[in-house]
Amino acid sequence: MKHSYADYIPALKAMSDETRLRIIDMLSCGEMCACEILEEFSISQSTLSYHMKILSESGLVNAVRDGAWMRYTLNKEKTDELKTFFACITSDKEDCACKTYKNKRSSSKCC
Amino acid sequence: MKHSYADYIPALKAMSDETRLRIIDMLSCGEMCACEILEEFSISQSTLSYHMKILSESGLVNAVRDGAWMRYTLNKEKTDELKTFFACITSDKEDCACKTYKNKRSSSKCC
DNA sequence: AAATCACATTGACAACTATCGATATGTTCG
DNA sequence: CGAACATATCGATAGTTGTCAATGTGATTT
Repeated sequence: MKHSYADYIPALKAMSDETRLRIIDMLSCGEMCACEILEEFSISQSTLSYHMKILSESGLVNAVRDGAWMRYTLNKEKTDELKTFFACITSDKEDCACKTYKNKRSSSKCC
Repeated sequence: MKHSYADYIPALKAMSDETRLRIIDMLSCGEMCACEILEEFSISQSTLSYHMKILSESGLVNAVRDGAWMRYTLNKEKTDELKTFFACITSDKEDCACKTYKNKRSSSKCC
């Protein structure tokens, strides 16, 4: 399975911020709306909106408008995809790019 | 198991860059030295050194000096830890902070 | 000891990020 | 319709990031 590293960068960037990580955790048990999330932080409403946009655009979080509210849920497909990707790049595998380096290495000494 | 979100930020930040993601993938099949890694990129030596420092300090990568060379390997303990953390914050769980929000919600309407 | 090789550090800089207050947009309710 | 509420966008700003060339440091070789 071919994956492009760049495809995962937005989700990984989205996860590399403590506020957003906490939001992901909050959403792991179910749906929450923006104002509920906001209550748990001491950040401004505009800042939360900024973070929610990053989370939505990364695909990690589904955003659905419900009247005046926004309802957020975790996108399990995306988190599973990310899990798979992470498992893939951190484990030895047959079709891995690094096999090329290994072959190179076996035929010539390091550096 | 209590986890502090902040503990995982350095590793997640380290992973949210395409160059570093490729390096992690390269190391997933085994050890490589800096000059070998450098060959696969069109970046300067100082830039690679900068990235390797971020990867080492995040704990994702072990750096060992071997004479004039630096030998890098993936830290499987750390990647496993990150896998566990990721699984944890993306799945429903008993001791989760979001249970609090749920309780709040069930006793009062949203917002 | 001097030259060379492998890697790290520094200083500079452009690009990006997180944050806020202010303001705009869209929704609901009286 | 107009007020109040929920969220988004804008402009400003301080801090962070990725990059390079130049230089420093430590190891190896001659």
